[in-house]
Amino acid sequence: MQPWAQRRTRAKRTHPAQLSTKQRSSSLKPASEDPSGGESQPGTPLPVPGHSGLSIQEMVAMSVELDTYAITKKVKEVLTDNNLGQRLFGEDYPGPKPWHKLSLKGREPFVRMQLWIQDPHSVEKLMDMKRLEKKAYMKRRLSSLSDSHPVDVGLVGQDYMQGSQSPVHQHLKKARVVLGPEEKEALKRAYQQKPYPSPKTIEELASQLNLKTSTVINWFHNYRSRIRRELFIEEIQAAGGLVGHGSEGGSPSLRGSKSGEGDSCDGTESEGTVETRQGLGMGLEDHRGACKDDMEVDLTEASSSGSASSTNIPASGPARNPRDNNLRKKKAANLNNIIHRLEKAASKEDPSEWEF
DNA sequence: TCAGAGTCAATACC
DNA sequence: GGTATTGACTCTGA
Repeated sequence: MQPWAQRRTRAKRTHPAQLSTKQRSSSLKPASEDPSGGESQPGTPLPVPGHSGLSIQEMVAMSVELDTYAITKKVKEVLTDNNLGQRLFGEDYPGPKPWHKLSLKGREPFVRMQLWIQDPHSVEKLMDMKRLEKKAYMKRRLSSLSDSHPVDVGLVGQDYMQGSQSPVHQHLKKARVVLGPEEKEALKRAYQQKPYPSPKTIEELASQLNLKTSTVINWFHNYRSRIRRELFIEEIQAAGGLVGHGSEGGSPSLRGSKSGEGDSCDGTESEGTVETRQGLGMGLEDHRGACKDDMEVDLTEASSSGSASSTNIPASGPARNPRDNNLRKKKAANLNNIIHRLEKAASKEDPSEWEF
């Protein structure tokens, strides 16, 4: 990410195609054309290289002082307004420094950006690039799919990509993987022990469960995301409803946690977690150290029931039903993982050693 | 390269 | 048929 870039909320992201005609007409062009561009308007307009016959280098040498901050800000605005990624925009632009501190070489990107801002077709060009990239991606997927599925075996269900209406695409439909209850349970147990498994663990999980590694990766991504969302919703509800709900006398995790115990990442390691090696016969190991390394992951039922009871946050409790109880276990594992990382970070004096 | 956020769409369930 | 669940994906930032 470039220094001038900021996070933006995807929910608010609006594709130009979704804008009104008026909005489109104002957004599908560089911001410099916007008469209200006012205060952040970058400095003196530059001659366009193609039109002026000057090279970038010549322009750099000739150009008057540019407001580097305003230019980078303006570029970012235009990209954001038009739903264009910075990766597309370009190369590795340096963080804005005052013009007089920049070398000729250092000034060059800003001259380029200035030109880009001035170019009325800059956004369209980027949009075209975006389309081409998407096309290329489709092509790659298409060839990889036809490699793995010479015939239409397994290609049922949805159109792989939305909007792909060509006959070829209609044929290339990807089967949805539906995980069985045992697989899900195993993955959940693995998650309870280690919400962030290493590639090695993922591979082992995949082979043990007879799944693709990408499926396992996706599952962990989705599961973390959904657990987090549930937690968030729950917290919102708790904050808006019962004050102090669920944490009477302070957080149980903070009261009961002790990072030294078991040296587990999520605090779920307990007796029976490592020792038991049955069921799926998991013996997943990775000794790359500390929290980021892989603890052995046990997928057996025994450890699953045991892990919850040993979490820093009591995962079992007066849940209304088994499903609630499961949810509590999941959330406890997630929270304990976060807590453990924070504690670990806090115990290190040198901030450079902090791991998050 | 990885993880988070958001989204799509197949599937399951009522 | 409507809704919920969930695997897969894109885009983005770090």
